[in-house]
Amino acid sequence: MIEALLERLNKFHPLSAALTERISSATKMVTYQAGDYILKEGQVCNKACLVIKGLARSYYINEDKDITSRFMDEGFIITSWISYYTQQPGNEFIEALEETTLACINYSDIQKMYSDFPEFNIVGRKQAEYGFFMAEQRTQILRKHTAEEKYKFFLSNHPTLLQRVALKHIATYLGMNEETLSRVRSKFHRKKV
Amino acid sequence: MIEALLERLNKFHPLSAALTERISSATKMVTYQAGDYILKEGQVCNKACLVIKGLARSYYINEDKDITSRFMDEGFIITSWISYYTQQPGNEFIEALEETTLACINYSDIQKMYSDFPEFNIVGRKQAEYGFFMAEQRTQILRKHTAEEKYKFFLSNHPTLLQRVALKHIATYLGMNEETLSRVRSKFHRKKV
DNA sequence: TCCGACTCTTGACATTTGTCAATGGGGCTA
DNA sequence: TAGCCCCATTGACAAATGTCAAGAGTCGGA
Repeated sequence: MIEALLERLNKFHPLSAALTERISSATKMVTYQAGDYILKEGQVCNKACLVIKGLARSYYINEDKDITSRFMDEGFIITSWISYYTQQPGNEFIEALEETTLACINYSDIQKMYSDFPEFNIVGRKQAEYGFFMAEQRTQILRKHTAEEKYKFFLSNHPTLLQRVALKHIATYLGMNEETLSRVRSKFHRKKV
Repeated sequence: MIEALLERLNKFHPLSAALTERISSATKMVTYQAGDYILKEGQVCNKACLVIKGLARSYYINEDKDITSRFMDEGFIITSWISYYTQQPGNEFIEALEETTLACINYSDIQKMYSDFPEFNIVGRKQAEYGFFMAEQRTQILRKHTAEEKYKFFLSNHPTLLQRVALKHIATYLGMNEETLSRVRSKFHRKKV
């Protein structure tokens, strides 16, 4: 299973044998059941994990409401970015939505790899650039004005998630409430027929 | 003026003398007048620039509407991230709002520095992480439901920008229209008195 | 100085979205 | 199977926001 992680990192930059060995020994495989917490609010996010199999969502609480911030399925990196970056307690929860297997490396191990293997910074840089790229895309969805535009954008960007995620979570991800999403969907699908 | 750039990068990671020299020779200072375009839609963003003095905004066109995506003032890095990262033509315009002086390095020079000076990847990684962090914050504003919440969030995050930016641009940045922002402001300021 | 362009504000009204409440269906367990 | 919980949908109504139009203020150029 670690092969999936190595392959992913290799795509960013070819890994030397020594670095490959180091990554392999630092990586811990963890499996969460649907409903388990991978991270809770108030904790420092001290790891970064590749999703090998399964699906998770991150969310935060704003005025008693649960707001979904990201969905992370196979091939995505799970981390609570603000907390990971600052190493301060964050406001995000991360929850497994399905049985989810992760390949995880500790923050401190990652930092040691950065200093012991300078080329690992290339991998880290490219991963951060990619994450930034995705964050920009998420932001563009939310500046769209109507609920229908947002839903269409979601459909085209995440065609498979619709089947796997509760609609109420998609609604908060898109910055609208559950009923509005439901109405958009029924209107939208009537149109198509 | 290049000192400001070197100081900024030094904060991410101490730069060797050789790297400092290389950065200095690769950096070009450019000054734009208010209203000038730093980048246009359809161009590949082939540079990254530190704002030494001034203010710029990036925006894109969505259904004939001009949507502001970021404001970049002193100390911020200007680049059209998606286009820079993919090296494909992007959909963003970047426009100087005031007379703006930039310290710019070409994409290809940056890539050469990554390979010639491995430790420069540390700088690049930290810069990308920081950019990611900022993007997450921008996204959280937009998931707030009411216009007033968004405006208050903007005020607390960007207290100085209000004086320097046209309100219509702040409105599109917050995903609302100009009139709504105007009403929120008059209601909000009445409350405070 | 005057004019025009632009920005911001305000009003009236239409549309969209949120809120609250009720309903039905699916899946789970006793 | 019955009962329960959770999810999604729908209706009625309230609240927020968008649209269109008008007008006041500012600034710069002719």
